[in-house]
Amino acid sequence: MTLRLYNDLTRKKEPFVPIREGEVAFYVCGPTVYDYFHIGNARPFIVFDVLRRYMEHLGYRVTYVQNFTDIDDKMINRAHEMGISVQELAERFISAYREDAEALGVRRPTHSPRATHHIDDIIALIKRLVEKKHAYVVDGDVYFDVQSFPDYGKLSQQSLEDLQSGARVDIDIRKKHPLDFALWKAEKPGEPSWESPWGRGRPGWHIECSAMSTAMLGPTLDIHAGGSDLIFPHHENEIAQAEAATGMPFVRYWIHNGYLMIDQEKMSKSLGNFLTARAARGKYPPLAIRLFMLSAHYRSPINFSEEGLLQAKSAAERLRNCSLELDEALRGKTASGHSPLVEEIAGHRQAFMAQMDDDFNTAGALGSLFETVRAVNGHIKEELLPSRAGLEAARRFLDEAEEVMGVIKAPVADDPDRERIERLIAERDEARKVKDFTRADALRDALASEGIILEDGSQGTRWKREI
RNA sequence: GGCGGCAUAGCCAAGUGGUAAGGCAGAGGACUGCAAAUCCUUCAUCCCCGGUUCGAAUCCGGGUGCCGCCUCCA
Repeated sequence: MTLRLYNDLTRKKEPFVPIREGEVAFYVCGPTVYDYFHIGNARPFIVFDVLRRYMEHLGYRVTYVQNFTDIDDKMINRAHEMGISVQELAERFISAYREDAEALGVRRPTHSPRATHHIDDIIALIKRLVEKKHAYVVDGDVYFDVQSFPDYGKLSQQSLEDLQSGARVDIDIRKKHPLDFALWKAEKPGEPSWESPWGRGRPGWHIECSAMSTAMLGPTLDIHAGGSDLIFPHHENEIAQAEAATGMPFVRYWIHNGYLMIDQEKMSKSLGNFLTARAARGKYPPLAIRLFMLSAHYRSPINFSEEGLLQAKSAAERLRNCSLELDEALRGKTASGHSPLVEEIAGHRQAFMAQMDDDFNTAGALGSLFETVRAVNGHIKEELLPSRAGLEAARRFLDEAEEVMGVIKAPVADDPDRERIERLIAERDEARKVKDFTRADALRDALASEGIILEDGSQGTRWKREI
């Protein structure tokens, strides 16, 4: 089986073939660090992190680059509002980003370049575009000349005319074409600026991604990903800038995730209908948030709702319970020799991989994972001793799935309250022995209110925390 | 106006020509002091109309409804 990905450039699923065998140059548009990111922004971060993990699992060496936009209009305005420098603002929200991303199980990118650390790369790229007559200078601003790039619109499948006719852009008479966009913006008083061949100024938004991605990954990337709302104009512009400058294809596979909706509307900062990732992870377990994001195909819209998150939470608990159950069974007595469970697990694992290979169908893959759960639970419940080989096969597959999706294990951390909890459980067991169920249930309820769940089994009482 | 997406059980959702995965919730049963967890059983003909086909949720045509991009936006 080979991995196939839907490529927005060709509008087809295509076998994934990297430029350099065994390696993947992968770029994802990162956040503008002027505020906390919301749960809609979190979708690409989580979903593409899983794609990265899956590719690593397949054995690819993935160089995963996700930028921080730390200079633009929003940064400047917010810094003014807050009475701090743009740089301070950036530092603050880069740390916030990292805390939230880590809490959501998103792995650190290989590189996290910041626009302000790559001004030289950006200037060099603009210079090249000016030299090649793909850009022109007006009063210290530099604009990209869209009419000089015949392929403009190839990603969004729109001609210049189409784009222009629906455009809601203010006409700027200094521009040759209304869709020409700023590569460099001349300095304004009170704004951060850098020296350049066109005078002091700062980079436009689109240029940073072209400059940093090619600087770190070479002229042609294997994968460039981001939200669908970036297709036009951001990614279209990135293509124009990079290809006009290098004359080489910029990206082989363009991948875009669907929106996160709320009340049938796209969640977005400007609509004000957002929930920050920070608030969301205070309200719902990260495992549930991840499972929720992976429960639909990455290109479909997904509706954020209380009910949806609670469903995901219950489902995540089922996965976690199975994993705990499996560990316990492995610590106990087991039978040697063959068991059909081994083959059954192998089948589910194969299905899981096939789903992931098919344009990264996480929802389908989760189906196989849950079928594994049922098989394992059923096997453990049987009267006979569970099969060592079967349990081990299951453990290996669950670990593998966990490595890729990160939806099974709750964060472990030794529980600081362990002694106290176990003392209370012992007390409850005493009460149960003498049939003082009122007292036993009161103790159980007290623990439950702290999020501690008790399970009475034939081997005694077990406890676990809510996920 | 241009471009694109979606419509599958109470809810979420996979499936894109061969007779409907999975999850959540519900019902019945097993287990339990009661729960919890778990297991077993049960729960849909795929928005509408027409067509192609031996056969369609899946293809084609026509509707209806919802969403998005064309401005900053993941």
